[in-house]
Amino acid sequence: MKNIYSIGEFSKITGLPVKTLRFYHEKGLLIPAAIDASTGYREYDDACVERAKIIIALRRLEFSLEEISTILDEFSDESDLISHLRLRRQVIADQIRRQQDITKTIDDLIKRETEAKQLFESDEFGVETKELPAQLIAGIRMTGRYEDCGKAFGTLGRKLNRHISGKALTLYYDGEYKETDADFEPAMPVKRSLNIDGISVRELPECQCLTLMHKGPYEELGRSYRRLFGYLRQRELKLELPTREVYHKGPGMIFKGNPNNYLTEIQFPVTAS
Amino acid sequence: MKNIYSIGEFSKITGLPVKTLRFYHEKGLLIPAAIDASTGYREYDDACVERAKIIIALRRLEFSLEEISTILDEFSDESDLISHLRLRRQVIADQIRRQQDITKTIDDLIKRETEAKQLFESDEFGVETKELPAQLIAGIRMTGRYEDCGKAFGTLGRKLNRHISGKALTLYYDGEYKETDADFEPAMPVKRSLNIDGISVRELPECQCLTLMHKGPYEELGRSYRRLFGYLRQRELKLELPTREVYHKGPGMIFKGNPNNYLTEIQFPVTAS
DNA sequence: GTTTGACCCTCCAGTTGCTGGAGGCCGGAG
DNA sequence: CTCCGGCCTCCAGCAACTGGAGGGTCAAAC
Repeated sequence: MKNIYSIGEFSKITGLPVKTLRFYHEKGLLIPAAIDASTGYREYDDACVERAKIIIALRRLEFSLEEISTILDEFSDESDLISHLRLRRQVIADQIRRQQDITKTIDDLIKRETEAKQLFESDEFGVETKELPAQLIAGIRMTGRYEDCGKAFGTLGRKLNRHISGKALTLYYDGEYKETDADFEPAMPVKRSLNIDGISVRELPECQCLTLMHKGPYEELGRSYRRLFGYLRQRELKLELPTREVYHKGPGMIFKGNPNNYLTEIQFPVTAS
Repeated sequence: MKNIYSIGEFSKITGLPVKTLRFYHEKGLLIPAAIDASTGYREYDDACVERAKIIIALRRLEFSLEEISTILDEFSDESDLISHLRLRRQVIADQIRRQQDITKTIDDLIKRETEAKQLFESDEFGVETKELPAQLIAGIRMTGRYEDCGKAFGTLGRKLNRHISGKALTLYYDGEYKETDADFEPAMPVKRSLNIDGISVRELPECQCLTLMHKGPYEELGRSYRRLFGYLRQRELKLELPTREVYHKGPGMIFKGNPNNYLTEIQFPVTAS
């Protein structure tokens, strides 16, 4: 007994939309058993059902129609397509890796923003004393103008990429403000020690320090520095270089953002004098 | 000082191909600063470079051009697009899950085929004695014809899906061959106990058994069964029901394959009589 | 006998994010 | 004078469909 099905019936059997069946016919992937000469109606049979099942199974593995065509032309057993499967597996593994990278980047962005928002909404900031833990960092020490650190952070971001484990910071080796010959080091916290050209990776020792959160554009950092120096003199503490700036919120990976919302933590390592 | 760049220069600066820049212009995503009225040449400036950088960053996160358009229209800080990021994250997480499913399926297929191939290439098979470990299975007991077990395996595959942990098997509760009223149970090994309508999940106890690997189509199983029964009589062992058939290679998820290559292991639980 | 409604046909356009090519303009170098 | 490089526009095509227009076919109801 030979069953024949109209395209609508066949669609219900296979679960493939009618449009798709016509498309597969046009592509030569799934050709009806016959075509009624007078009406032009497609007629499918049970062999087509089998073929459709194979197509569906391979489509679920996200093979392209082209690949499915060759597979159907050349093979009749699963052991024949092991190499195809391996290839496919590889491609999908790559996609997964790429997407995991994206997920991580997005998570970092979200985390950074929510943390910054919380900080921002907390009360006004004052000078505080903090015990900073030791921290592994990767930095690029340079002399020149402060504006150049943007490029350095770009380099660090590109080269360290997935190894970054915290917020960007800059170390300042001068005890004072310098316009042109400043000695400073843009840096990123990292998880593991790395060996990368032009980047120094080392541990920042733990230390006692004064910190002050600065809210607003970098041009106004002077005000916060003055507050810290005042505090320092009052308590008769001794400043240890380098000082640090930690960027809780600054120009982001995507937008420059509004400088009035920037949040920068200034850290002054100190010892009793 | 206002820099202006031709499309070629701009392409080098941003890394976006000229064609793409023209396309983005057409889409209204990245409109040149000016267009020379006489030549029609596009002229880009530094603001365009900034915008292009944002576009590139968002493209890396696989936002669609449409989404990027709205983001650029509406936002100027990363904290504004947190909801967009969350959405995107969700979408990507779904994709990853789907792809991991595919990877698993492919791995299973490859493993199954390579194992079957090894088995197949080993020497001729004889009756062996084996200690079968206890095994958790999910089965559908039924009476009828043997051919109906195909459907049952389909159901099992769909409903158990990712819980399946081994090769399909059938339990036979009759001590003899029956055409129509056979009492048997298609089943799948599973990892954990499950509660699914119409499927019985339970542990098959460990047992001592005779096994014989049958190579070829199911129609010829009788030959192997006779061998086993002969062995049984010779050793004066007692057969315990149900007997089992384990399908090392049969009609696959994709192809029916060649029945001459089918591999079926027949297992006869026995006790000393 | 006709009309209704379901079903089928073909052909064309649109989706996304580009890529490639044809055909043509313009300015400078050999 | 021709060639090359850079720019322009417009059209086609990729993958895998989806949607719609416009029209023929079939079975049953009125």
